[in-house]
Amino acid sequence: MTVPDKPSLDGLEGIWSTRWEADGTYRFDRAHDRAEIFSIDTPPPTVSGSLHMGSVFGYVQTDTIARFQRMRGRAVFYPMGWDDNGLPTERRVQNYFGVRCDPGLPYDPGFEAPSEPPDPPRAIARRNFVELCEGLVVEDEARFEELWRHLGLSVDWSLTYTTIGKASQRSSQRAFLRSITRGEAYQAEAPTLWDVDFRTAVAQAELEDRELPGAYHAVKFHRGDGDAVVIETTRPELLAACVALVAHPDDARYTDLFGTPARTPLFDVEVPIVAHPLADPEKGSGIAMICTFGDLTDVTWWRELELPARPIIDWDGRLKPEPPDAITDPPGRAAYAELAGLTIRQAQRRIVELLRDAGELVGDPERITHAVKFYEKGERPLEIITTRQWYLRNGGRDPVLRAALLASGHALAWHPEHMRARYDSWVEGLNGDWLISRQRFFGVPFPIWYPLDGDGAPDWGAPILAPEARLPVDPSSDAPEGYDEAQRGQPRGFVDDPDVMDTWATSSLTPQLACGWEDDPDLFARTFPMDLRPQGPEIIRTWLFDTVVRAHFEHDVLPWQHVTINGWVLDPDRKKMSKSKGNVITPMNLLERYGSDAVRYWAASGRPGTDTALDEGQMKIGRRLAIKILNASKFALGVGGDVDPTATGDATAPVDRSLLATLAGLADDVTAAFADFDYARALDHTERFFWGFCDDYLELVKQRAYGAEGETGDASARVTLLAALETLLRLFAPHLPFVTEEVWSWWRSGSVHQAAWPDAAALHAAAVDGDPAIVAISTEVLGAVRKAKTQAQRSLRTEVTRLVVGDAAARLAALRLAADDVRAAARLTGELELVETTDPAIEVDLAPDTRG
RNA sequence: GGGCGUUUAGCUCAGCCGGAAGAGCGCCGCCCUUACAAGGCGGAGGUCGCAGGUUCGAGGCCUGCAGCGCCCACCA
Repeated sequence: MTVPDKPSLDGLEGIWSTRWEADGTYRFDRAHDRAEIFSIDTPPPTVSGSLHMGSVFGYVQTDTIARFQRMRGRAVFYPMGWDDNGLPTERRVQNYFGVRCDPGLPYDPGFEAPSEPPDPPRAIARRNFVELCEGLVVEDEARFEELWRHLGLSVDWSLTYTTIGKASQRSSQRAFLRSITRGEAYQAEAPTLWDVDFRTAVAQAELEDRELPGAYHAVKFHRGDGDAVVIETTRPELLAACVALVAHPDDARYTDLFGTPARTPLFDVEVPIVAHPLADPEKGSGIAMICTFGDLTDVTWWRELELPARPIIDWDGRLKPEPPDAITDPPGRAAYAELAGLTIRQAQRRIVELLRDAGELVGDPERITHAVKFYEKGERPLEIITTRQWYLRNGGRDPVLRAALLASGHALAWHPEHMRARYDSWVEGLNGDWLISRQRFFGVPFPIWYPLDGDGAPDWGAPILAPEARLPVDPSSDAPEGYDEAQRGQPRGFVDDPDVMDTWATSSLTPQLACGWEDDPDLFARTFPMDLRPQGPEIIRTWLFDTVVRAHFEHDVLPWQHVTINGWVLDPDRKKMSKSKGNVITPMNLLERYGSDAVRYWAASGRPGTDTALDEGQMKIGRRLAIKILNASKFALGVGGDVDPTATGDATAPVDRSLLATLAGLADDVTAAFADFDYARALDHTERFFWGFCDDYLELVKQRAYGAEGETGDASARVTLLAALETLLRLFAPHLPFVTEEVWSWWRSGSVHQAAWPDAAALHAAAVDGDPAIVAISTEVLGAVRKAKTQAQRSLRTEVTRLVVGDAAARLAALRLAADDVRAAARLTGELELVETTDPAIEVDLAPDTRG
């Protein structure tokens, strides 16, 4: 046994993380049955950025659960994944190197990244771009791994996967091909939400609303009789795309007009006036123009009323160069020419001028603020553009599937329970299938080609699928079966599908990726379906839901039994942390300042699913707790010597058995809390007990443990001290892995993290007939003595000349069993008088003050 | 508009099944106590958001309202 003279927390992270790696402490041992394994579907962090305290928060909470399950005897399957696939990485590479991807350029094998980012960015070939992405993510991943190791995550680093890696590409492509075969994936040309800056379609799950200033413009439409119908619109620039006017069927102001034509101002195009219940009589003038497409309601009207399409917005967010065919009137074509090529903002400004000059605008625009749909990573409002895309069914237009997925959500065990409501409201609100194709570059390509006819036109309806044995394929450089590369782009040849999959189309397969689906059937059988999915609340609609969908299709099973949803980290002003607010503190900085155990203490104090303020005060407390563990351990080991902590048969003194009984109760509580995934409650119980143990029990038995009362009592105190210490270290180990391992290493063999979780039943047995009341009343008396000394402004060493305790008979009997320890701890030199009374009171007489 | 959560000491938060309001920080005071002065001991400090109700008894239950946060929604 080697106890340092001056125990310290400094440097424990480096020492122990290195040791754990060398010893394989957290290595998954697959030689267990499924029931003995606990598998965790860890969220793969997005590596193209920096880790923030929000990540630390959630990952620590999960790690405590992993450690508990490991000590409880499960073989814990705890891999880390890196999410390096997708748009965030593209953006980082663009900024970092000053490049942009131009798929039209040929690959340059000798390309080297510019040393300084050029402005404007340099255009490079797709393959060069992807290579830059692949290079940069490797660096990022190394940095992330270092932080996670420093934080003490008990991940098995030999199991790491990446979402852009070959295995992930293979699984993503395989799952997609099977979904085509089963009819779950399909291609359609349809109006889709489109980000004009990223130039890609986006899915419903990636939308967010933002409040934006706008204005109602009252615009006159003309009727044959010379009257005008005034509509109000926030999007006057779409006037040329107008296909109809619509009002509510019951709106008396317009019932006479239904079925009659009107003509657009400026462009003089005839449009019908139609009725539809979605038109809101309360809004504006009660009659609206339907365009191709101003919002999703336009799409609904267009579809349900079977209206023509008249698109004018191009994929780059500018008005198309040529007007719709419907504009035939020369002045109308001239008006459109004023707008062609302008951005949407420019076009809006210009058309308002034209309308005003033509006298078609009624009054001044009325300023309003309204919610507008954005891509969550985007900068300009989304447009709706008709494009050909791949979709995966998700219940958005299939009530049977939707009901099945809702049932899946209910079969899952949610922690906390109420988070299920978010899943329900998302699934119930789905308004279409999942759009999985993206017009981007760094992602998993669709393993698809299209045959070209004699004129070189693709047959979209007859895609050529890659065979599973060839996966992963890159259709932009691999040729399909039965074709030669030379036939690419030639009549009767083929073209590749140029799109990549939505990053969630890969991430939704993390259970399959981690568990070795098809690649390692033995591992898969032992780990899938998984036990736990931990994640944040903001990706219930994406990651969680999509994963349920994929597992439903591919395996007809829930991908996991339990899901834990962590809370947000708020800054001390209770605002959500974000970079733009400049309130991000780097995790490594805090880890170095307070120590990993202290930061973990803060994270593990946050209740499951509860938003928690970033509170350095909590970290200070955590640090103090860790230091206290060092010092209390040093004391216990100093007096306990080489006593075997498992020899609890020597614990014969009633006070000691009392302590063991309380400790057994603690083990019950902590085990129950952890089994219910409530790591915070577990920590709270252990911590509370530990401080009481230090302040009261240690003081109570200190003299006896030093050997002041003969050998029997001495041995009883020592074994109890060490048994309690040993148990407390194990109870703290999931939360404070470094300090507990450090102390464990002073006197025990192996790692505390591979030690067995405390056995409450064994502790109850060791306590025999231990009565918790003995420690309780002794503590109370000791407290009263301290209070008397403190209030007299005397040292705690001051002798007590007389101590009178008035209480009920049963409590006095309990106290009598601890009388010697109480005397010693109180420094009582005179009488201890026990007086039976119904009015409890404690009276303390101190020795005279002999100070100056 | 619908839903979920939340509201307890100056601050950050506990409070399990309804049974005498808690912790830490901060503040004030004291104590060098042979584990710990980067410590220890003690003290002050609360109308448990508001209004009703159930109950012998409510911070926990019921109803309504309000503030805050979030989720969802076809927002011209």
